[in-house]
Amino acid sequence: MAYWLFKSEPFKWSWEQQKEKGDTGEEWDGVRNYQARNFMREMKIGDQGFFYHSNEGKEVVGIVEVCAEAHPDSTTDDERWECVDIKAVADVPNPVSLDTIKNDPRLEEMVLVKNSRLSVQPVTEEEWRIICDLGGVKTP
DNA sequence: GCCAACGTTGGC
DNA sequence: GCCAACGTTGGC
Repeated sequence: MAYWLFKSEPFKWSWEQQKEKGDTGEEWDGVRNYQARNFMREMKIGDQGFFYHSNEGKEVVGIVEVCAEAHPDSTTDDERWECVDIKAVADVPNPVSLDTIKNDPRLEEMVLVKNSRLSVQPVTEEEWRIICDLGGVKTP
């Protein structure tokens, strides 16, 4: 099981919109970055991810799950770009802000801190646990 | 709204 | 294959 972080500007695609899609999920399309695409290719069904609001909010607001592995991005004819489908799983009761993450020495190595521009990122199991803890997410 | 950091493009 | 110019992202 791997962990990821999906970043989106709420104006473009928000957590609320993601939740409306329910269990069907929705394509995480529009990614035009090789690094991000490569991470999506590594994803497996059932992988968990954080949903992060950039620009507005700048906080982890939800938990998502990969429900379809990488396939061609339907928003372009360009064969280079692929995407996965993700579905909303749970809210983060206490959204974890970028500020909180930056101020926690245990999280200073996070990609979110070191390479803030990457829109799809890997998250380590330890980082996952810490952020779930900070956010009040109940983990089994 | 500004600007730093990063990625991509294209001329050589 | 290098690097300058340009475009985009995202924090502030």
